[in-house]
Parts: sequence; structure tokens; C-alpha cells
Amino acid sequence: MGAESVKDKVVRSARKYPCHQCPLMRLETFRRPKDAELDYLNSFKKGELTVDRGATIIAEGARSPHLYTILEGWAFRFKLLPDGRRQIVNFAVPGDLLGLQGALMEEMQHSVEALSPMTLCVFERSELINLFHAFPELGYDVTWLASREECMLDENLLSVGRRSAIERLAYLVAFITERAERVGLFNGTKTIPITQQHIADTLGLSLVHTNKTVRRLANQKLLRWRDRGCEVLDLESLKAIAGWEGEDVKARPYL
Amino acid sequence: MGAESVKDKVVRSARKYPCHQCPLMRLETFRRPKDAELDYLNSFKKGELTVDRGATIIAEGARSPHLYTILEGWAFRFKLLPDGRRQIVNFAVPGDLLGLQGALMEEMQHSVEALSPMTLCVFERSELINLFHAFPELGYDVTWLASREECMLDENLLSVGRRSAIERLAYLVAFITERAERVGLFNGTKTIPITQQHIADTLGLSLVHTNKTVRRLANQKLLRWRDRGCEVLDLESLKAIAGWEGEDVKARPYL
DNA sequence: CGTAGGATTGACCCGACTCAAGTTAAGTGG
DNA sequence: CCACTTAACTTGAGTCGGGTCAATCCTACG
Repeated sequence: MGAESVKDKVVRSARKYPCHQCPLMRLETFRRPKDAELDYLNSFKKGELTVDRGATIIAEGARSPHLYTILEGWAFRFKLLPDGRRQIVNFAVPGDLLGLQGALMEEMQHSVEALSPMTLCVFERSELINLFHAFPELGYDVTWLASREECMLDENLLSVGRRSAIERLAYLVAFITERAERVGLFNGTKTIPITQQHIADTLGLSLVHTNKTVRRLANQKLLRWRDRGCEVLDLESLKAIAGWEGEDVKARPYL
Repeated sequence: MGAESVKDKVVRSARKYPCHQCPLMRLETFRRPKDAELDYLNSFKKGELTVDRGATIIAEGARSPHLYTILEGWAFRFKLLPDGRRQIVNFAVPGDLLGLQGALMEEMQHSVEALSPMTLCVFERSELINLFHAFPELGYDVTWLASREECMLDENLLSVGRRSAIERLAYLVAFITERAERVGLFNGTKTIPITQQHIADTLGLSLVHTNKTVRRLANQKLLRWRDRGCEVLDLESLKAIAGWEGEDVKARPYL
């Protein structure tokens, strides 16, 4: 539940970030593209999209002509069953690609909604094949991103299928925290702008049981719930509960 | 790299299937590659691998120098928790790519095991980038395959997270049946070479409960369990129970 | 003919679900 | 600045789907 028809408060603005000054490049998480690649990307980029929290960026079943990359903000990807049951399949943070499926297959098989105000780079899906021709290395990077998404989904599936409620929650929070930290989404406190309904729909649990599980972790002082967000207090302990296996982090590409 | 030109399409290697005679090409499911692409693929292919049921093709944590494509047979991808709990994340049939993650990231994050005797094409992971340079269209196809896998994972996640046991089972069986049919894995009866333990580990259920759920569908004559396999009797009814939403099927690429 | 992997079943239990009723906090209009 | 509204968080009570334990039964195969 919780998926209502959202009035999109979409604003198209003049471009704030030419690719050469892309704020993401400053982060060490990202591989720095070559100049020629940057020039190409800059022409590949068609504009910027700014949306508010709650806006639908991509709708299941739609055939959007666009492809996006997140510059700022948080989002989540989800699917719905005909009767309204919702499953969040993953979250998205700056540097992530959105809408690749739409570019390759016929129509989108999932929706994407903003968790916070966001800024996205807009590309033309029909031009994607040109990118593969002009810069094979960038094409390779797109594949890399798709493969990484697959990897995250495998892990989420493992969680939902085989971990207990508390393990799932600990894993999810640790997972999101790691990703967010890597792309500089936190300033000061590590607070994830999410509701317990989102958590429930991600973990495959009911809202009530999710709340009780959150309380358990909160009582142990591993996290704290504050106005519409989850503040992480003890990442290491969360990882321990989740049975986190140290993961390597390499410089990643981005569009 | 890959400099060996293929002027004559006659084969003298032990190889049973030169790409030009790839049996998969005959299926209408697959897009027919151009001659130049076929020539390239044939040089990209380094050999064939034949394994028995139960063989491990890829091991979690390993750094295999190979990349595979399935020519014949069934397999499944899975992950393990430290204490042994297993989650099967997806199945693989002819035409599917295995080990892409290993080619792009450091090491494999999941294992792959054969469900039946199999034949696979073997490629060199280090040469993958060359393929992107030589034939951008093929690189695009690799991305397409990765994106399709992502799509299937989303759907599996929806199943495990939000569907009831019987819906999950009906969905899974219908899903595998559709895929297998499309690549000609059935001859005569539609029988999936799988044990109930595999089903349980895919759906996130216990073996006992899986068995009881299987019995329910069997009593309704929608499927039948016979020596180590699941025979599908009424695909349409299974889809109805699963709340299957008609999916479009387009000609797909393959390596 | 014995063994082992896989399928079944019954008995009993618990984690997670639903229903129902608050409580808080953040807006919003007057 | 205060009443009203609404989204989101809490909590208790009772129920149930699915889990665990423990036999038992097949049946292919050495």
C-alpha cells in the first residue's frame, strides 16, 4: 500500500551542471572519465529534471523516451501486484542509472519514486546505441552498472528469502547506509529519509511487524527513528547482526 | 587479441558447435547475428564445457577467468549464508550468459550449479572489452542480457516478498516453463528437472511447506511430480493463480 | 537386496499477520 | 497562534501461515 497517484511536481530547468563540472566527479568513489568521454557525455545529456519527494519519475508500463542518472537525492524502485501489494526492489542514489530497461526492452517493468527532492540528468534512450558506438568503454560502463544492480538484487533476494526479520532489517539499513556514504549523501548525522512503510515493502513484512522490529533495534541503540527518517547509530553492530560479509569497493564508472 | 581470422568456416577443433552452426540460431526466439558478428563470436569463443547434473560451474568468491553461455541444459544461480541457508536467485537456460559479474567486478558473488547435463560455450573474460570495441552492437546485446536478468530478479523479488506460498509456486513454475519452452528445452512433456528442495530454496519456504503446497497444486491437476521433476499440466491455470500479467516476448540477442 | 536421495505426512509451535486503537508530529487555514 | 487534518509511528490482542521435528515411504541404482 502507500502507493497513491502522485501529482508530479516536475520542473524542467536550465542546466545547472555541465558534465565537466559534475559534482559527482569529485567523489573518489567514481572513476574520472577521460576528457573526450566527458565531452561526449555532455552532448549526450539532454537536460536536467528536478522533482519533489513523492514524485513518480518512471511508471510501470510506460514507454518513456528518457534515461536518467541521479545527480542529487534518493529514490526507490518498486513493483505492484494487481491488488495493490507493493514490493520495493531497490533504492537508488546519486550516480545510479534509471530507466535502462525501458531503453532496451519495450516498456518499463517497474516504477521509480523520489524519496527526497532530487535532481536528475536526462538522456535520450534512442541515443544509447550511439554511445556504444562512439565510446565502447562507456558502453562497457553501462553494462558494469547493470551488472552491479543485478548483484544488489541477488543480495536483496537472499535477504527476503532467507534472513529473519531482524537480520533483514539490519542488513537493509547497513546496505543503504554504505551506499549513501559512498556517494556523500550524508552530512553530519547518517539519516535515511524513509518511512517504516518503505522498509516493510522492501523486506516483505507487514507494517506492524516492521515497527516492532525497528523498536527492537532502537532499544539496542543501533538506530533511532526521527521524523520520517532512520538515523544510524551503530553501523558495525548492524552489520554484525546481518552477518555482513566484507565487500570490496572499487572505483565505479558513471554516466 | 582475437586476431585469428576465420576465413574458412570449416572446423577442425574438437568443438562440436562452431558458432555458424549454433543450434540456438534456429530458434525464432533469437535474433540472427550478422555474418561479421558470427565470425567474431566464433573467434571469441574459446571452447566448450560439458558437465553433469550437480556440477558447480561457478563458485561464489572465485575469480574465474571465464565467461559462459549455455548451449544445452538447465542450471541455477544461488547464494549461501554463512550458516548454510541457501537462496536460489534465478535459473538459467540455453542462451543465457553466466559469469558476467566476474568479468566486471572482482569476484563472483554467487554460485552456479547444473540441474541437468549441460554444454556451455567458454569465453575469456579479459577479452570482453574487446568485444565492445570490435562490435558495439554485441556490447549492446550484453547489456540487454544483463538488463533482462535484472528484470527477472525484480519479478522474483516481488514473488518472494509479496506473494503467498501458492501464488509463488504457481508463478515460479509458470515462469520457468515459459522460459524453457521459448528455448526449446521440452520435447514432449513439459518436465522441469528440479527437486522440491530447489523450489523451497527459490521461494524462501521450508521443504515441508513446499511439499504441501506442491500437493495442493497437484491435487488440482495443474502439475504432477514425477521422478525428480515437475511436469506442467495446466500452464494457463497456473498463470491465473499467480496473477500473471501478459508479457511481451521479443527476439532476443545472444552471444 | 541394501542404500540413499527425494517425497510425504502428522503433530506441534512460533514468527509474522490482521484488526483495532491510540499517540505524535507536521502542516494548513482562519 | 490555535483548532483541525493528515501522515506516520506505536502497541496490544488474537489468529494463522508457514516453520521445525520426526517418521515413513518410494524408487532408482550399485
